Amino acid sequence: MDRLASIKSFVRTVETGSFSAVARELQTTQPTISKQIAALEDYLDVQLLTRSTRKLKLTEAGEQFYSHCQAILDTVDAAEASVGKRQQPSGLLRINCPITFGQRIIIPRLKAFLAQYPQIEVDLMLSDRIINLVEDGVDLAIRIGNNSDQSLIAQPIGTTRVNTMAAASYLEEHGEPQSPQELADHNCITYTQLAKPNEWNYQSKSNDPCVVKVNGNLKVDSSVAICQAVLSGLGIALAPTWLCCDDISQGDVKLLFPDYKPNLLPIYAVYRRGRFQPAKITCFIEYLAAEFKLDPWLADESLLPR
Amino acid sequence: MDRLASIKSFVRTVETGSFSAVARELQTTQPTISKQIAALEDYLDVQLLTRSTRKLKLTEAGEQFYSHCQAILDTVDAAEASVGKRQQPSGLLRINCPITFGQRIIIPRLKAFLAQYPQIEVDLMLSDRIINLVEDGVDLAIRIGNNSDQSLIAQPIGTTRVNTMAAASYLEEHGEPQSPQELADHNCITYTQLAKPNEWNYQSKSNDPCVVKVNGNLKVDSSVAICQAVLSGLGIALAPTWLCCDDISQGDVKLLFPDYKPNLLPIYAVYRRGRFQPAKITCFIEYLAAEFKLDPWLADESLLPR
DNA sequence: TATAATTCATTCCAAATCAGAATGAATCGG
DNA sequence: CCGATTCATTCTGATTTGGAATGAATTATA
Repeated sequence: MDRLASIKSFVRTVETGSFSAVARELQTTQPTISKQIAALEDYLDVQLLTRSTRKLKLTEAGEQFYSHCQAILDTVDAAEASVGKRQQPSGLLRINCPITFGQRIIIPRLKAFLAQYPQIEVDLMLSDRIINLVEDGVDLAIRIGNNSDQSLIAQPIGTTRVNTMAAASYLEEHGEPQSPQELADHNCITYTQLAKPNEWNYQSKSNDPCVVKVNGNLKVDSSVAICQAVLSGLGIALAPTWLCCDDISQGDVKLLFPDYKPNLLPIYAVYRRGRFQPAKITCFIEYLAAEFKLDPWLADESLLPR
Repeated sequence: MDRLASIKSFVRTVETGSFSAVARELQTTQPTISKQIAALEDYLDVQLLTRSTRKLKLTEAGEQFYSHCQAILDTVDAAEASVGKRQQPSGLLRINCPITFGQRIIIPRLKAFLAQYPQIEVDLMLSDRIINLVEDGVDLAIRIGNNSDQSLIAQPIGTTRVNTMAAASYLEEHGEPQSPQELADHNCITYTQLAKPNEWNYQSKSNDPCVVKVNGNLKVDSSVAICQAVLSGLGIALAPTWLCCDDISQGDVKLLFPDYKPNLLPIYAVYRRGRFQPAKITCFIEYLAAEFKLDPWLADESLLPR
């Protein structure tokens, strides 16, 4: 029996609560995991998990053992990373990020990254739902806006600017509002995921915050849809500039209210705390941070030309 | 490949400097160790050892890796010890101690110990030479007198009393000296392992230290021989009382100079520092310490009836 | 200097192990 | 009550493993 492999399987089993899930994650089959853990129990001469046909539960001994396991895997990782070829980042890198951000920002940058680090493989998991890094076995998540989970480290790597925007075609047809207050006379596309989708906040460059109530005939719950809707000229939206950055550059979409500050949201690279940091993770974060610094749509505000 | 097994083999290889030695220690064959380490190198993609047909040498990477390995094994040991049946002491316990001490003191006590801990196996290695615990893969050594190696922990578990003694038959034939000074007229058996075999130190109960020069027609380099020589009535010897304790009790051997304090030497249990302490080691030390406390020949001076 | 002994690498073979497919039983959700 | 999912078990084929044998190199010994 390979105790290390068993321990790894055990750890992931505890974290996912399922042999099958671990099997999928480790690219093997459920009987393999089942037998590995049985062998580990046999070796330790103690039961680690109580199994019902559908649920797993840690025994007291299992809890005891689990509390040591992360340390074992970390120590081994550190030892292996300290020598040879493994100093070169390698392995499978599981990334999670919001769907549209992945499509627009991450995927176009993956090719160069993978070319730079030929020994890394990426498994990109797109979801707008906030996932649990531990349960889903994700190495790294990209999150926009503040993060609450204290068991995670959130490293800022860029800034999202949220602006009011509309298609040039829409503005031609309906006229361009000159101040947020005029939005009341326009069709505004609202994002139902927000706490108050119909209240848009503004702050003029002279520092007067104000809230504007908006309305419109289109509410959506995905940023993909916002983008599509704006492009189709369906109305005015408040959205991250990177969502339509190409169209803005080409003049198809126009940013409104240049005299108002954009809302700024930090972009974070989020990863597990207290864990040995594989090189594959840190080098991807560094790559992204460098990329974002060069991209005027994502760079930190302070670095932008005024 | 079982990485943990390979790491263990690697660690022992570094410490012994030989595949064959490790193979003997781990009860396997040399090709097995050779292949394990080759597999580990293959896995890490780096050479750990440079091999000539007869010598092994750590590479830089090997040194790097080795510096992490003890931590790995310790973490794993701690994890395994924290659960289940393994809390009960078990496994192979390698003990080293001086030859006569082993024969007279340790072996007679092993039976009860092994009966108390049926899952422990003992490998007792007797040698008067001071061995290297690490190199020889010894868990625990019993040493008499002070220990110098700072990488080892020496825990006092008893006291050796060194007394002047002779067989009753010898005393009948040659008369019994009444003070150390009279030893000049007797045949004294000297122990050549000491720095000054012919100088015996005495301290009367009124605290006057003195040195006596002795001579005789028998010099020996082993404590077994001293014991035999005394019993055969060959002469007077300065020796640990436990060496002939049965004969002393039976009156065949007599302790001289009751008005002088015996020289006291501490008996230490010596084990490796900074390492996770397997239960098998600590329980043997505790067992011995308890046994010695009950044995008037070995108990600590302060506990003895005056 | 020659011989014996020890060391490590390699090869080969038998035995053990392991991974995966198939199957079955239990449970959960609808 | 049915379909889907979960875990355990069994079986089989493939892989891996461990040990004996061998050979080359080196050291110790005579």
